[in-house]
Amino acid sequence: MPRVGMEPIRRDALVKATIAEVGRKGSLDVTVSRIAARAGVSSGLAHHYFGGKQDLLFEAMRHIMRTYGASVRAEIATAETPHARLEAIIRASFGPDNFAPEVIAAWLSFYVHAQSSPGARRLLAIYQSRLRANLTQTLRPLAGGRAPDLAETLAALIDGLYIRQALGGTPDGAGAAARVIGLLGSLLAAT
Amino acid sequence: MPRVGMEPIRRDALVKATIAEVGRKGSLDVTVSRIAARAGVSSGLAHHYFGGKQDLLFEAMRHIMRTYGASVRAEIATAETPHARLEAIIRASFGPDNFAPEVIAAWLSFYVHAQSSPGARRLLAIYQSRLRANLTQTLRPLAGGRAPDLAETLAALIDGLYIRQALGGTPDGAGAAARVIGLLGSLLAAT
DNA sequence: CTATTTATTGATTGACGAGTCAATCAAGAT
DNA sequence: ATCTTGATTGACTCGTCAATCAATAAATAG
Repeated sequence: MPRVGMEPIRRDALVKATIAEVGRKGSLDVTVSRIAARAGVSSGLAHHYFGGKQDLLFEAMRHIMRTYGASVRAEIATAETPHARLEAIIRASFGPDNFAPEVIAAWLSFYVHAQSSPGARRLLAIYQSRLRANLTQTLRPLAGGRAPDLAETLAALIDGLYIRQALGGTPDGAGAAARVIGLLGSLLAAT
Repeated sequence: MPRVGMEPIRRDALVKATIAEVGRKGSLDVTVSRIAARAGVSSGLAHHYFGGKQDLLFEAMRHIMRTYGASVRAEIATAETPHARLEAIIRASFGPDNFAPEVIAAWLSFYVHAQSSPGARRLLAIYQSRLRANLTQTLRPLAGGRAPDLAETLAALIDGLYIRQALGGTPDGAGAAARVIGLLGSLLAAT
């Protein structure tokens, strides 16, 4: 029983179903039919709206990235000092929207996919640069010339905690954030 | 022209070809035929010696892990003090045998695969525990009760540098090792 | 009241790839 | 000389899936 104006609803449902399926399986090796079934539609419709599996996967990746970006912006908005701003970025990175098992597993799958897909690689690069710039800029008043180096270390630690969480059980976002913040303290204390 | 006693040679060639193919593609989505071709044999022979694709992939993963373990042991053997031992572990992690583009990409693919394959997960868990135990034990005389926590941070940073390198170009093992060692210094300096 | 557009399905096609198998060939063994 | 065992190939089978397509149905436009 076709209703007009379904496109945005279907697209959204399919993107979310893609993240869920990829996240549960921990691999991009999921069938369009399964994704469509989870979204409550037929496989044909998924192709109708997205063109092909690659496009659907790409949109799902974009959705994860956009959600992450939004989290960071939301947290940063409430921070006044540079130190608070750093903590905001870190807390956002491990907030419940991003640091959830399915999302982590999907993120990792897309990350690996970026090795062989130029589009995915570009998308990832954009968000990595943005994070680096954010961290560097905020670290500048606190660490001066060491800012770029510290930013790199923080970013690597965040990625490391993500990839480790992908194999672990229930995520401990607060613990992970505390670890990065603690490290930040040590790094700023050192000359 | 069949020669007797080929099994170990073929097995080794196939395992190495698997790592190369997986590493180049950045994905486990490689055909047995391609792997076999790279090893200079037919696909049938790969099945003959390994049973199936899964087994071949597993052996390739095991090979990467074993190589890593051997590197660590070799580096540690030359270290006298706890601090030197820590540096040895870190240097081994970023040594040329392990921190090479194909190996990094293959490692990451296997890491992701461990999310859905119990066997791969077990294998990875073994090496992760071993690294953690190694780091903790060596950190104990330097950091006391903070040792387990610091070990976790170091391990996460190492993984983070690996995953980041998977997308980067030419690996800079020395730079990565210096970063971890520098971090270690800051962490030990802080109370 | 037609015509067009949008939504939707599921059957079908075509490609690809893992795994199997029978056949072949060379080395030792008896 | 014959037998057995290990090495090796490539054709074939079978299942899976992405993508296509024709058919259908509702909504809306003319």
